[in-house]
Amino acid sequence: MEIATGIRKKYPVPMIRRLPSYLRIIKSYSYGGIEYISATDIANELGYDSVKVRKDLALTGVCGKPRMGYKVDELIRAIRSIVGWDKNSEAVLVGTGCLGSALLGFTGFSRRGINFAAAFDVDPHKIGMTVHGHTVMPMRGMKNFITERKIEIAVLTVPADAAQETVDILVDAGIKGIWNFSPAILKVPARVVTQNENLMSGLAVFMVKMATESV
Amino acid sequence: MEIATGIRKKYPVPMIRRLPSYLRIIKSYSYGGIEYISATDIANELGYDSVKVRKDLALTGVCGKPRMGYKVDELIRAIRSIVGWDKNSEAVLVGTGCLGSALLGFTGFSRRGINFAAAFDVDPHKIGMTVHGHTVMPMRGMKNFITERKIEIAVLTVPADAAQETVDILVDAGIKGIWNFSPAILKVPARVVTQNENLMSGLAVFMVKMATESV
DNA sequence: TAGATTGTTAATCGATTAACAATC
DNA sequence: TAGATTGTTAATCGATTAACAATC
Repeated sequence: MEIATGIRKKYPVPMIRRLPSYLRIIKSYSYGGIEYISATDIANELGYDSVKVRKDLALTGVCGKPRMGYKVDELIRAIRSIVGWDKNSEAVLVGTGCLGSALLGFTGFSRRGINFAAAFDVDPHKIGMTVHGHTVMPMRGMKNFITERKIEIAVLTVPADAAQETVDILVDAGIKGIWNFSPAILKVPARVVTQNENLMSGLAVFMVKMATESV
Repeated sequence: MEIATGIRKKYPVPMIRRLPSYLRIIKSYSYGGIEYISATDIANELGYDSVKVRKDLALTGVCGKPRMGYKVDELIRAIRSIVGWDKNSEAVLVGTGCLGSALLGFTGFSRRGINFAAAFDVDPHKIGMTVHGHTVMPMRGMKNFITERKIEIAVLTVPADAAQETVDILVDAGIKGIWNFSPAILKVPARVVTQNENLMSGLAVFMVKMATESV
């Protein structure tokens, strides 16, 4: 069950993207006091093919029992371990605009082990304000804060034209990963992980679907 | 150049997801007064393989000139047409929590032809409040509003446990597509398009990347 | 012309789906 | 036992990448 020391499995990205949905359903079974869940159960809830789910679950390393399914709490533990939601890490949020504020107020992060240690903004008017319990701090102090507290994760919600200069500071401060909500493509050294969330990609797919559907 | 009547091309989803990034770069060339852009230019900006970009651009129907590249304004027009950002449509937003409010304040939608005709919420305390210029209206009036104004698009930012009941009202009102930001999987008739944005999928991929990188 | 670029055809890669044996 | 389910192996599908001819 535990991850072999040194060796780390390579999980397919599409599978990783599905894990949170699986987890959500498995947890609802857990809350309902149900001990076992089958790949078919999950597939039905999500409208997926059950073979796909079974293959994904196989990759988690959890073994199922024929006729029974998979042990709910084993799956929960395994998935949370893969996606790193079983341990706490501190993060900074940079850019307290609409989206940044929304993310600060989102309770889902702390439940997944991501805690905002600080929020930063350039706007002098925002400094000192409290956004969902987090005091906005001046960008000036960001580098030292990150370095001293050894923060590894930054959530980037600044406008596109401020993205790269902000990233340079983050990288300089020793950040390990940047979750980027700006549309800008970031230039970072190879050791720094970036993950781009592009809201507009989703909108594009949605609009194309709508157009094709209505033929 | 124009879309053949009746026949509509089927675009690959990964290609559609890349179009907004392409558009952003091409537009920056346009603002800079540059008339032509090559697939290599775009690929370099985004860190993509240039062949992939060229193939995507071929699918838009725009022809490039060897040694010159593609005409910037032709590409802009073609991409905007494919993703439906060249015409206006009205939308309602349901659920004015953190994320809903953030989306209401996001100027990018109107620039892409999506205009919020109204925002709805169940919370009586929120009714009448103005969020980024939009007055919050009671859920009670939503069905009639959508039907009368012939609104086709709904942006769903309600909590997971309220999602399905809200969707039932939307479907009943004749909505054509639902852009779903709740983690719930929606049950809708086949004629209704849904597009799920799952923030947690992105977080999962990010965390796995971080873990694999730091080996 | 030389060289940069487009555009097409073939090869590779990876994910999904199908088929089926194994298990309780 | 019968039947539902797991898990594995093979087949299919689609996207990316490679190779190369065509163009200006």
